[in-house]
Amino acid sequence: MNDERLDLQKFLPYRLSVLSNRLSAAIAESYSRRFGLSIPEWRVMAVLALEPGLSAAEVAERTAMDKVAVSRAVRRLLATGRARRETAAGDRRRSMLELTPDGRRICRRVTPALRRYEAELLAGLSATEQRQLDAILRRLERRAPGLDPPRID
Amino acid sequence: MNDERLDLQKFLPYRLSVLSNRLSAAIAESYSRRFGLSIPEWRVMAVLALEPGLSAAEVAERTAMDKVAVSRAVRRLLATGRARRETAAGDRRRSMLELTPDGRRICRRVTPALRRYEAELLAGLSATEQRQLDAILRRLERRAPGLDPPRID
DNA sequence: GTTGATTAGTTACATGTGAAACCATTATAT
DNA sequence: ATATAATGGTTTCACATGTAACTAATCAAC
Repeated sequence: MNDERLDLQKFLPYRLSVLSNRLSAAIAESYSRRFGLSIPEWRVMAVLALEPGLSAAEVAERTAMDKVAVSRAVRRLLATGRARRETAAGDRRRSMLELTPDGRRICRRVTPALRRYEAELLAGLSATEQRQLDAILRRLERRAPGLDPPRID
Repeated sequence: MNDERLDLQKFLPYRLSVLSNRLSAAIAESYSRRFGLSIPEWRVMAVLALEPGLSAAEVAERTAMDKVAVSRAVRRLLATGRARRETAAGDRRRSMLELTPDGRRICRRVTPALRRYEAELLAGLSATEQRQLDAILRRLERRAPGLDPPRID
Protein backbone atom coordinates (compact mmCIF):
# COMPACT_ATOMS: atom_id res chain seq x y z
CA MET A 1 0.00 0.00 0.00
CA ASN A 2 1.12 3.49 -0.77
CA ASP A 3 1.23 5.31 2.51
CA GLU A 4 1.78 8.76 1.13
CA ARG A 5 -1.39 8.96 -0.91
CA LEU A 6 -4.92 8.60 0.32
CA ASP A 7 -7.72 8.15 -2.16
CA LEU A 8 -10.54 10.09 -0.55
CA GLN A 9 -13.15 8.30 -2.65
CA LYS A 10 -12.30 5.08 -0.83
CA PHE A 11 -11.91 6.56 2.64
CA LEU A 12 -14.95 5.76 4.75
CA PRO A 13 -15.16 8.95 6.83
CA TYR A 14 -14.93 11.03 3.66
CA ARG A 15 -17.58 9.00 1.88
CA LEU A 16 -19.92 9.31 4.83
CA SER A 17 -19.29 13.02 4.98
CA VAL A 18 -20.10 13.62 1.34
CA LEU A 19 -23.20 11.43 1.37
CA SER A 20 -24.44 12.88 4.62
CA ASN A 21 -23.89 16.47 3.50
CA ARG A 22 -25.74 15.86 0.29
CA LEU A 23 -28.75 14.39 2.09
CA SER A 24 -28.78 17.04 4.80
CA ALA A 25 -28.52 19.85 2.29
CA ALA A 26 -31.46 18.55 0.26
CA ILE A 27 -33.57 18.11 3.37
CA ALA A 28 -32.64 21.41 4.99
CA GLU A 29 -33.28 23.25 1.76
CA SER A 30 -36.86 22.09 1.65
CA TYR A 31 -37.93 22.92 5.19
CA SER A 32 -35.94 26.11 5.11
CA ARG A 33 -37.65 27.19 1.91
CA ARG A 34 -41.09 26.32 3.22
CA PHE A 35 -40.89 27.43 6.87
CA GLY A 36 -37.60 29.29 7.27
CA LEU A 37 -36.28 26.61 9.61
CA SER A 38 -32.57 26.02 10.09
CA ILE A 39 -31.20 22.55 10.74
CA PRO A 40 -30.78 23.17 14.47
CA GLU A 41 -34.31 24.53 14.70
CA TRP A 42 -35.76 21.53 12.94
CA ARG A 43 -33.85 19.12 15.13
CA VAL A 44 -35.09 20.81 18.27
CA MET A 45 -38.64 20.69 16.95
CA ALA A 46 -38.35 17.01 16.10
CA VAL A 47 -37.23 15.98 19.58
CA LEU A 48 -39.78 18.23 21.27
CA ALA A 49 -42.53 16.66 19.19
CA LEU A 50 -41.40 13.30 20.47
CA GLU A 51 -40.72 14.28 24.07
CA PRO A 52 -42.41 17.49 25.16
CA GLY A 53 -41.09 19.06 28.34
CA LEU A 54 -37.40 18.45 27.77
CA SER A 55 -34.88 20.96 29.06
CA ALA A 56 -32.37 22.60 26.73
CA ALA A 57 -29.60 20.33 28.01
CA GLU A 58 -31.70 17.24 27.31
CA VAL A 59 -32.46 18.51 23.84
CA ALA A 60 -28.73 18.93 23.29
CA GLU A 61 -28.09 15.32 24.28
CA ARG A 62 -30.71 13.92 21.94
CA THR A 63 -29.75 16.04 18.94
CA ALA A 64 -25.96 15.79 19.24
CA MET A 65 -25.88 19.59 19.23
CA ASP A 66 -23.96 21.70 21.70
CA LYS A 67 -25.81 23.83 24.18
CA VAL A 68 -25.03 27.08 22.40
CA ALA A 69 -26.66 25.83 19.22
CA VAL A 70 -29.68 24.67 21.17
CA SER A 71 -29.95 27.99 22.94
CA ARG A 72 -29.97 29.87 19.67
CA ALA A 73 -32.40 27.51 17.99
CA VAL A 74 -34.76 27.72 20.95
CA ARG A 75 -34.63 31.48 20.96
CA ARG A 76 -35.71 31.59 17.32
CA LEU A 77 -38.44 29.02 17.88
CA LEU A 78 -39.79 31.11 20.75
CA ALA A 79 -39.59 34.30 18.69
CA THR A 80 -41.50 32.71 15.81
CA GLY A 81 -44.09 31.25 18.14
CA ARG A 82 -43.30 27.65 17.40
CA ALA A 83 -42.22 26.68 20.89
CA ARG A 84 -43.01 27.78 24.41
CA ARG A 85 -41.09 27.41 27.62
CA GLU A 86 -41.64 27.77 31.32
CA THR A 87 -39.09 27.52 34.06
CA ALA A 88 -39.18 24.15 35.69
CA ALA A 89 -40.87 23.88 39.05
CA GLY A 90 -38.26 23.08 41.67
CA ASP A 91 -35.23 24.23 39.67
CA ARG A 92 -35.45 27.71 38.32
CA ARG A 93 -32.35 27.32 36.14
CA ARG A 94 -33.97 24.62 34.11
CA SER A 95 -36.65 25.30 31.55
CA MET A 96 -39.29 23.03 30.16
CA LEU A 97 -39.71 23.30 26.42
CA GLU A 98 -42.58 22.28 24.21
CA LEU A 99 -44.02 22.99 20.81
CA THR A 100 -46.97 25.28 20.34
CA PRO A 101 -49.92 24.13 18.23
CA ASP A 102 -48.29 25.99 15.35
CA GLY A 103 -45.03 24.14 15.95
CA ARG A 104 -46.85 20.83 15.94
CA ARG A 105 -48.66 21.76 12.75
CA ILE A 106 -45.30 22.38 11.06
CA CYS A 107 -44.05 19.01 12.29
CA ARG A 108 -47.09 17.34 10.80
CA ARG A 109 -46.21 18.83 7.46
CA VAL A 110 -42.48 18.27 7.47
CA THR A 111 -42.33 14.79 8.90
CA PRO A 112 -44.16 12.90 6.14
CA ALA A 113 -42.06 14.58 3.46
CA LEU A 114 -38.86 13.51 5.20
CA ARG A 115 -40.15 9.97 5.61
CA ARG A 116 -40.96 9.81 1.93
CA TYR A 117 -37.51 11.12 1.07
CA GLU A 118 -35.85 8.52 3.25
CA ALA A 119 -38.05 5.81 1.74
CA GLU A 120 -37.13 6.93 -1.76
CA LEU A 121 -33.46 6.73 -0.86
CA LEU A 122 -33.81 3.31 0.73
CA ALA A 123 -35.80 2.06 -2.22
CA GLY A 124 -32.43 1.71 -3.94
CA LEU A 125 -31.61 -1.08 -1.48
CA SER A 126 -33.13 -4.51 -1.06
CA ALA A 127 -34.87 -5.31 2.22
CA THR A 128 -31.84 -7.37 3.17
CA GLU A 129 -29.47 -4.52 2.46
CA GLN A 130 -31.63 -2.19 4.50
CA ARG A 131 -31.34 -4.48 7.50
CA GLN A 132 -27.60 -4.87 6.94
CA LEU A 133 -27.16 -1.11 6.80
CA ASP A 134 -29.08 -0.67 10.01
CA ALA A 135 -27.02 -3.29 11.79
CA ILE A 136 -23.73 -1.93 10.49
CA LEU A 137 -24.57 1.64 11.38
CA ARG A 138 -25.56 0.55 14.85
CA ARG A 139 -22.17 -1.04 15.29
CA LEU A 140 -20.28 1.94 13.96
CA GLU A 141 -22.30 4.37 16.08
CA ARG A 142 -21.49 2.28 19.11
CA ARG A 143 -17.82 1.98 18.27
CA ALA A 144 -16.94 5.46 17.05
CA PRO A 145 -17.14 7.38 20.33
CA GLY A 146 -14.60 5.12 22.01
CA LEU A 147 -11.97 5.10 19.28
CA ASP A 148 -8.54 6.52 19.92
CA PRO A 149 -8.22 9.66 17.82
CA PRO A 150 -5.78 9.40 14.91
CA ARG A 151 -2.30 9.72 16.36
CA ILE A 152 -0.03 11.55 13.96
CA ASP A 153 3.57 10.67 14.88
CA MET B 1 -47.24 5.06 11.71
CA ASN B 2 -47.34 8.33 13.51
CA ASP B 3 -46.82 10.97 10.90
CA GLU B 4 -46.42 13.90 13.24
CA ARG B 5 -43.42 12.61 15.13
CA LEU B 6 -40.07 11.67 13.69
CA ASP B 7 -37.61 9.76 15.83
CA LEU B 8 -34.30 11.22 14.72
CA GLN B 9 -32.37 8.26 16.10
CA LYS B 10 -34.01 6.07 13.47
CA PHE B 11 -33.84 8.52 10.60
CA LEU B 12 -31.06 7.55 8.23
CA PRO B 13 -29.88 11.03 7.14
CA TYR B 14 -29.66 12.08 10.77
CA ARG B 15 -27.76 8.97 11.79
CA LEU B 16 -25.30 9.45 8.96
CA SER B 17 -24.86 13.08 9.91
CA VAL B 18 -24.07 12.36 13.54
CA LEU B 19 -21.71 9.50 12.74
CA SER B 20 -19.97 11.43 10.01
CA ASN B 21 -19.56 14.54 12.13
CA ARG B 22 -18.09 12.55 14.95
CA LEU B 23 -15.53 10.89 12.69
CA SER B 24 -14.65 14.08 10.85
CA ALA B 25 -14.25 16.00 14.08
CA ALA B 26 -11.86 13.43 15.52
CA ILE B 27 -9.82 13.34 12.34
CA ALA B 28 -9.74 17.08 11.78
CA GLU B 29 -8.76 17.68 15.38
CA SER B 30 -5.64 15.59 15.02
CA TYR B 31 -4.24 17.08 11.81
CA SER B 32 -5.29 20.52 12.89
CA ARG B 33 -3.48 20.12 16.19
CA ARG B 34 -0.37 18.76 14.54
CA PHE B 35 -0.10 20.88 11.39
CA GLY B 36 -2.74 23.59 11.67
CA LEU B 37 -4.62 22.18 8.71
CA SER B 38 -8.34 22.79 8.24
CA ILE B 39 -10.58 20.15 6.67
CA PRO B 40 -10.66 21.92 3.29
CA GLU B 41 -6.87 22.27 3.32
CA TRP B 42 -6.38 18.61 4.08
CA ARG B 43 -8.79 17.57 1.36
CA VAL B 44 -7.00 19.67 -1.19
CA MET B 45 -3.67 18.21 -0.13
CA ALA B 46 -5.00 14.67 -0.36
CA VAL B 47 -6.20 15.03 -3.93
CA LEU B 48 -3.07 16.88 -5.01
CA ALA B 49 -0.94 14.10 -3.58
CA LEU B 50 -2.89 11.68 -5.73
CA GLU B 51 -3.12 13.81 -8.86
CA PRO B 52 -0.57 16.60 -9.04
CA GLY B 53 -1.26 19.31 -11.58
CA LEU B 54 -5.00 19.61 -11.06
CA SER B 55 -6.67 22.98 -11.46
CA ALA B 56 -8.73 24.48 -8.66
CA ALA B 57 -11.95 23.54 -10.42
CA GLU B 58 -10.82 19.94 -10.75
CA VAL B 59 -9.91 19.89 -7.08
CA ALA B 60 -13.39 21.14 -6.30
CA GLU B 61 -14.95 18.29 -8.26
CA ARG B 62 -12.93 15.62 -6.53
CA THR B 63 -13.41 16.95 -3.01
CA ALA B 64 -17.11 17.84 -3.22
CA MET B 65 -16.14 21.35 -2.11
CA ASP B 66 -17.29 24.53 -3.79
CA LYS B 67 -14.82 26.70 -5.61
CA VAL B 68 -14.73 29.38 -2.93
CA ALA B 69 -13.70 26.86 -0.32
CA VAL B 70 -11.02 25.53 -2.64
CA SER B 71 -9.76 29.02 -3.37
CA ARG B 72 -9.37 29.80 0.32
CA ALA B 73 -7.76 26.49 1.13
CA VAL B 74 -5.31 26.89 -1.74
CA ARG B 75 -4.40 30.39 -0.65
CA ARG B 76 -3.50 29.12 2.80
CA LEU B 77 -1.55 26.18 1.41
CA LEU B 78 0.43 28.57 -0.77
CA ALA B 79 1.02 30.94 2.13
CA THR B 80 2.29 28.13 4.34
CA GLY B 81 4.51 26.76 1.58
CA ARG B 82 2.72 23.45 1.30
CA ALA B 83 1.57 23.87 -2.28
CA ARG B 84 2.77 25.68 -5.37
CA ARG B 85 0.96 26.79 -8.47
CA GLU B 86 1.74 28.04 -11.90
CA THR B 87 -0.63 29.32 -14.52
CA ALA B 88 -1.44 26.66 -17.07
CA ALA B 89 0.23 26.91 -20.44
CA GLY B 90 -2.40 27.62 -23.06
CA ASP B 91 -5.07 28.91 -20.67
CA ARG B 92 -3.96 31.68 -18.39
CA ARG B 93 -7.11 31.55 -16.29
CA ARG B 94 -6.37 28.05 -15.19
CA SER B 95 -3.71 27.21 -12.66
CA MET B 96 -1.82 24.00 -12.09
CA LEU B 97 -1.51 23.04 -8.46
CA GLU B 98 0.88 20.70 -6.76
CA LEU B 99 2.29 19.96 -3.35
CA THR B 100 5.73 21.12 -2.36
CA PRO B 101 8.15 18.65 -0.79
CA ASP B 102 6.99 19.97 2.56
CA GLY B 103 3.37 19.35 1.59
CA ARG B 104 4.21 15.80 0.56
CA ARG B 105 6.06 15.24 3.81
CA ILE B 106 2.94 16.23 5.73
CA CYS B 107 0.87 13.85 3.63
CA ARG B 108 3.25 11.04 4.45
CA ARG B 109 2.69 11.70 8.12
CA VAL B 110 -1.05 12.21 8.09
CA THR B 111 -2.09 9.46 5.72
CA PRO B 112 -0.97 6.44 7.74
CA ALA B 113 -2.63 7.78 10.88
CA LEU B 114 -5.92 8.18 9.04
CA ARG B 115 -5.65 4.70 7.57
CA ARG B 116 -5.08 3.29 11.02
CA TYR B 117 -8.06 5.18 12.34
CA GLU B 118 -10.28 3.88 9.58
CA ALA B 119 -8.99 0.37 10.15
CA GLU B 120 -9.69 0.63 13.85
CA LEU B 121 -13.23 1.71 13.09
CA LEU B 122 -13.78 -1.05 10.57
CA ALA B 123 -12.33 -3.61 12.95
CA GLY B 124 -15.73 -3.48 14.62
CA LEU B 125 -17.19 -5.10 11.51
CA SER B 126 -16.67 -8.54 10.05
CA ALA B 127 -15.07 -8.82 6.61
CA THR B 128 -18.51 -9.60 5.23
CA GLU B 129 -20.04 -6.55 6.83
CA GLN B 130 -17.24 -4.41 5.46
CA ARG B 131 -18.03 -5.58 1.96
CA GLN B 132 -21.73 -5.05 2.54
CA LEU B 133 -21.14 -1.54 3.77
CA ASP B 134 -19.03 -0.73 0.75
CA ALA B 135 -21.68 -2.05 -1.65
CA ILE B 136 -24.50 -0.27 0.15
CA LEU B 137 -22.67 3.03 0.28
CA ARG B 138 -21.88 2.75 -3.39
CA ARG B 139 -25.56 2.38 -4.13
CA LEU B 140 -26.60 5.24 -1.92
CA GLU B 141 -23.92 7.52 -3.34
CA ARG B 142 -25.15 6.71 -6.79
CA ARG B 143 -28.79 7.18 -5.93
CA ALA B 144 -28.72 10.27 -3.71
CA PRO B 145 -27.86 12.93 -6.30
CA GLY B 146 -30.85 12.05 -8.47
CA LEU B 147 -33.49 11.97 -5.76
CA ASP B 148 -36.37 14.39 -5.80
CA PRO B 149 -35.90 16.76 -2.88
CA PRO B 150 -38.43 16.35 -0.07
CA ARG B 151 -41.63 18.04 -1.20
CA ILE B 152 -43.40 19.65 1.70
CA ASP B 153 -47.06 20.12 0.72
C1' DG C 1 -12.08 41.52 -35.42
C1' DT C 2 -15.98 42.95 -32.20
C1' DT C 3 -19.72 41.67 -29.28
C1' DG C 4 -21.72 38.69 -26.09
C1' DA C 5 -21.69 34.60 -23.46
C1' DT C 6 -18.78 31.13 -20.53
C1' DT C 7 -15.42 29.76 -17.53
C1' DA C 8 -11.56 30.12 -13.80
C1' DG C 9 -10.79 32.07 -9.83
C1' DT C 10 -11.09 35.87 -6.14
C1' DT C 11 -13.33 39.22 -3.17
C1' DA C 12 -17.04 41.12 -0.21
C1' DC C 13 -20.83 40.72 2.65
C1' DA C 14 -23.87 38.74 5.55
C1' DT C 15 -24.72 34.86 8.38
C1' DG C 16 -23.60 30.72 11.04
C1' DT C 17 -20.73 28.50 14.48
C1' DG C 18 -17.75 27.06 18.51
C1' DA C 19 -14.93 28.20 22.50
C1' DA C 20 -14.70 30.65 26.34
C1' DA C 21 -16.44 34.00 29.53
C1' DC C 22 -20.38 35.01 31.95
C1' DC C 23 -24.79 35.19 35.15
C1' DA C 24 -28.07 32.91 37.91
C1' DT C 25 -29.33 29.09 40.58
C1' DT C 26 -28.67 24.88 43.03
C1' DA C 27 -25.71 21.40 45.31
C1' DT C 28 -21.80 20.26 48.45
C1' DA C 29 -18.66 20.73 52.23
C1' DT C 30 -17.44 22.37 56.41
C1' DA D 1 -24.79 29.56 57.74
C1' DT D 2 -21.11 30.34 54.46
C1' DA D 3 -17.92 29.44 51.10
C1' DT D 4 -16.97 26.63 47.04
C1' DA D 5 -18.12 24.05 43.38
C1' DA D 6 -21.09 22.54 39.81
C1' DT D 7 -24.98 23.12 36.57
C1' DG D 8 -28.35 25.39 33.15
C1' DG D 9 -28.39 28.62 30.00
C1' DT D 10 -27.02 33.02 27.52
C1' DT D 11 -23.81 36.26 25.55
C1' DT D 12 -19.58 37.59 23.33
C1' DC D 13 -15.83 37.25 20.26
C1' DA D 14 -13.23 35.50 16.67
C1' DC D 15 -13.49 32.81 12.80
C1' DA D 16 -15.53 29.83 9.16
C1' DT D 17 -18.77 29.49 5.44
C1' DG D 18 -22.03 30.25 1.50
C1' DT D 19 -24.05 33.42 -1.86
C1' DA D 20 -23.56 36.69 -4.92
C1' DA D 21 -20.90 40.12 -7.21
C1' DC D 22 -16.74 40.80 -9.53
C1' DT D 23 -12.26 40.47 -12.64
C1' DA D 24 -9.75 38.30 -16.11
C1' DA D 25 -9.32 35.20 -19.81
C1' DT D 26 -11.27 32.25 -23.39
C1' DC D 27 -14.81 30.86 -26.53
C1' DA D 28 -18.73 31.37 -29.92
C1' DA D 29 -21.09 33.80 -33.37
C1' DC D 30 -21.32 36.74 -36.76
